[in-house]
Amino acid sequence: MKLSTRSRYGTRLMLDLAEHYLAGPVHLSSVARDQGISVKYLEQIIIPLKKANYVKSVRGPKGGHILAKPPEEITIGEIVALLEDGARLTECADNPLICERSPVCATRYLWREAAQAMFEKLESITLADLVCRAKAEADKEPDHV
Amino acid sequence: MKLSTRSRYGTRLMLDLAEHYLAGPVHLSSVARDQGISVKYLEQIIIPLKKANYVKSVRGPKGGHILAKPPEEITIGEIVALLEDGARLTECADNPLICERSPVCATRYLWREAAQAMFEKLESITLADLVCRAKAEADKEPDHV
DNA sequence: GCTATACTATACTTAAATAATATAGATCAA
DNA sequence: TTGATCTATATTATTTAAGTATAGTATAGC
Repeated sequence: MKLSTRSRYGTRLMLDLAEHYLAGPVHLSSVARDQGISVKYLEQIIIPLKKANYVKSVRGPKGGHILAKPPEEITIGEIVALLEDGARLTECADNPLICERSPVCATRYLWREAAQAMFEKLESITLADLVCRAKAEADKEPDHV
Repeated sequence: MKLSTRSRYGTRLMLDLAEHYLAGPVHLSSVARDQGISVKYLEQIIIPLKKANYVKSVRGPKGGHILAKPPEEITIGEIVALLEDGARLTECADNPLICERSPVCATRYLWREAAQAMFEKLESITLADLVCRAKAEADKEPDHV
């Protein structure tokens, strides 16, 4: 039940785009450098984010990727739900038919409640919040002492 | 980020033991039958539960497994944390040293908060609560119409 | 003490998902 | 029209999950 690199890297990618939102499109190669993730893998992760209209791309020289809406309007919960397989911890959560025990399964509700608690938390935090936090982190821990 | 069968089956195993708590030890073979899980796999899952003293075993004829303490004193959160790899969603949550980015990583806290929200929920529910729920489920959905 | 019944420990196998890389191609601003 | 950039698809390697098999060890009760 660990978070996959897909949603962890995806969140860092979105954070990076959020930090550069006002400055315009960012190359994935620059995100790759900053975040220590391969360009190829980022290209793969960004696809669903574009399809879901969180990110748009600008082609040609001076192109790159940019958030499709302001960082205030995108929550971490949305990103994680998109990159993991929905806002849930089990298949049966929204699709009881996949398991014949669903009608009498007391544990099924547990997993729904746990997922709900977790995603409510993540949905309460926006990319803009995260940018603030990152800034605070950077101030606390300067590169040079 | 799906829950593994390990913690899902483990929870159902514990629920089964809780339901029979007053009646004495239960054979894993009977749990296996009731829950539709192989005995061999249950034997594997029960090991950490015994080591952590949630379950004790009675050997010999008429033996089996029984909760080491009343269902009221065991929470689902404890079970899941034991069978998954701790009450967390990422390695870095309690062990920042495994990732060099930890000191400047704004996302690390996200995953800690999400895990906390989730496990707080699960820790608020005991096996006794789950037994009640299961009973209510069974009443709602009778075998024969 | 014997023995059937049960739990215990470890090793192995298979299948699936994750994580990443590679190749070839399509777009479009300048 | 060129070259920087994004796009799509295929492939591979690694890890983890899930389950099975084998060979035990312990003990209650006769």
